[in-house]
Amino acid sequence: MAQTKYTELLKEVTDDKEPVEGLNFIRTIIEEHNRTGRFGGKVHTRFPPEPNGWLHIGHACSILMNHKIAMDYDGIFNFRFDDTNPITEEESYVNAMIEDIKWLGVYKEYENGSNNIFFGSGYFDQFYEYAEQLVEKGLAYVDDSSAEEIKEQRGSITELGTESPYRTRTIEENIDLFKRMKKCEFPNGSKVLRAKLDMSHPNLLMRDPIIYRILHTPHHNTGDKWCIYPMYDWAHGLEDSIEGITQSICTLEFEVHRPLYDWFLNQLTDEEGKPIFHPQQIEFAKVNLSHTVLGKRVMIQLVKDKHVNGWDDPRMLTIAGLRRRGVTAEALRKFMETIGVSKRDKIIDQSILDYCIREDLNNRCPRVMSVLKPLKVVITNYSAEKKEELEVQNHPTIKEMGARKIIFSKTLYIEQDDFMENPPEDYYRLSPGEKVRLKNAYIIKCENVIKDEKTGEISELHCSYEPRPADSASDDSKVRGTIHWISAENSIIAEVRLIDRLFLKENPMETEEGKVFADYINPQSLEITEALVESFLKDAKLGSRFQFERLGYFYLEPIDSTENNLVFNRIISLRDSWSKR
RNA sequence: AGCUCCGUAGUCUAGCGGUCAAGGAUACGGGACUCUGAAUCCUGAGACGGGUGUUCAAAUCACCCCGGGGCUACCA
Repeated sequence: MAQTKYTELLKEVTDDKEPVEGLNFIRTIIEEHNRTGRFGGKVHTRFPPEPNGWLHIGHACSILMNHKIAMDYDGIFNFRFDDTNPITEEESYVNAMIEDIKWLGVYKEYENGSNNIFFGSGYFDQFYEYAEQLVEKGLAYVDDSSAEEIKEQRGSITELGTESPYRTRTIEENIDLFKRMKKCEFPNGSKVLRAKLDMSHPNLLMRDPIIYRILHTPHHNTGDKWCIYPMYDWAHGLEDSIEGITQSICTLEFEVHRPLYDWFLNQLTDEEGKPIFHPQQIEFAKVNLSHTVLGKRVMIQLVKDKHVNGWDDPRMLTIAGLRRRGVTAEALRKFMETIGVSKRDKIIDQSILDYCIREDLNNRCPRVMSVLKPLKVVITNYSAEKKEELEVQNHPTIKEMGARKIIFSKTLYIEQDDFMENPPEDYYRLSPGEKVRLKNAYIIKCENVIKDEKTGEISELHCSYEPRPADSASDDSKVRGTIHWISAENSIIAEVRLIDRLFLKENPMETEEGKVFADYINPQSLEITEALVESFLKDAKLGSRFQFERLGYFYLEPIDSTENNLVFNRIISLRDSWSKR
């Protein structure tokens, strides 16, 4: 488990300066920065989403990674809203994202009352001043060209660009025009501020990129104060610089933006004429997962077309969906560390996520018994009046989780799948004439199978039980199978939502002729059913998690559960090496 | 096509010229153990995209080829 040894490894690094194994490429770069003293040994990371959608598991990995890197180096992590486009952004997304990062455990309040949540819009004044500086230096100009004309001027990947006719305006004229842009004297689209770079640069982004555009639109944070708004490339590096970000970690598609990021920062100076703080942008490959979709547009479609019940549907791999399903932030952290980070395009198999979720839940969930598809069992040699309380451990190995009492009586229910009339050789649950152990209770033997006269379906089983304690060491009737059960007296009915992966196809976006991604939706991704659960669960705390023995891990859903209708989400099934055969 | 990034088992990742007939995780096969066909523990099979060169020595360096991604929004 190389990934978990970072802290140890890092200690070694600071002592002797030899390169270390097991560091991902980002940490290797950071080590190099620290070695050369580029940032004075400081590490300050950030995650800068635009508040125009929902955060998903890929974002979660990035957030958690940025956070962990900062923490491992005794550094700082900022969460920053990159809110420079008032047209697409909404306050509701801001609030949803804040909820997500609090749940992830990366929100921090400082002693002076501030916290680690920032807004790009908080720096609008500074952005403007820097832009004026660029104009004064003759490095930016106001362009009256239309959007179409600018597009035309930009050329293409095979054609060089052409210079705008407004490119040669004097500095004085540009300053005047830019100030008037700020004062809202011009309509939308009539003017932009452009950097004066190189219209024949092979990187299209360097062909006089737009810095400011006119948008007479109120902003969720700054209200009506501005009618010019900065473009991403202008704002982003400045935000990082202002906050003192050392490593600005982003996804691969921003790789081509790095030259621009660097160029802007290299042109600007502070009051003393010194270059402003210059973070290092580092790009990594975003996380893709098998059997799901994470693209914003595609997820929107799932919601709009009602394939799922909203953004926080537990089948969605949004942070809200994962949280509602019952997955813990700790499991996501484990997942992030397990998959690592690189620059290769990847589709991570969802079984790796499943594993991380199970591993996390295994040690934190008490066991209970529940029967999803009940089959009635009558114990023929047990008195109808008799009831027995049996004490059972809540966890097979963690004794601290304590014990509880369950009731054994004449009428019981077992899982339909745990009985087969004509079983294959290697089936070791219950079948006619065979014995099976009831978990935490007695061994029973199937004496008789009762069927519905009309339908021929099995309606109940008549079994005898062996009245000695089932855990008796002298038990020579060695039975191979142990199944779960619940007695009528000890059970209540609850709603159970069996959640499965949303798509049957590994990569739903790779569609076959004439199909769309939605055609690959798993029709059984959500199965709602009633189940018998141990009656003490009616007093369980909402939001608690349990392992229903042999079935999976379940989450007492806090939003939809009511006093008379408990709702349990199956977070993840147990690993099952039997049904795969 | 131009620029650019990437290519290690089914999947994810380590590797920084010899200690690599390539390590770990997951998935998969076999077995042990077990009052969860879980967990745990053994164990097996499985990869350097291809070529040429540099070198005593190449997964690691160079070049070429092949394959994949990104870039032509007044989005981020």
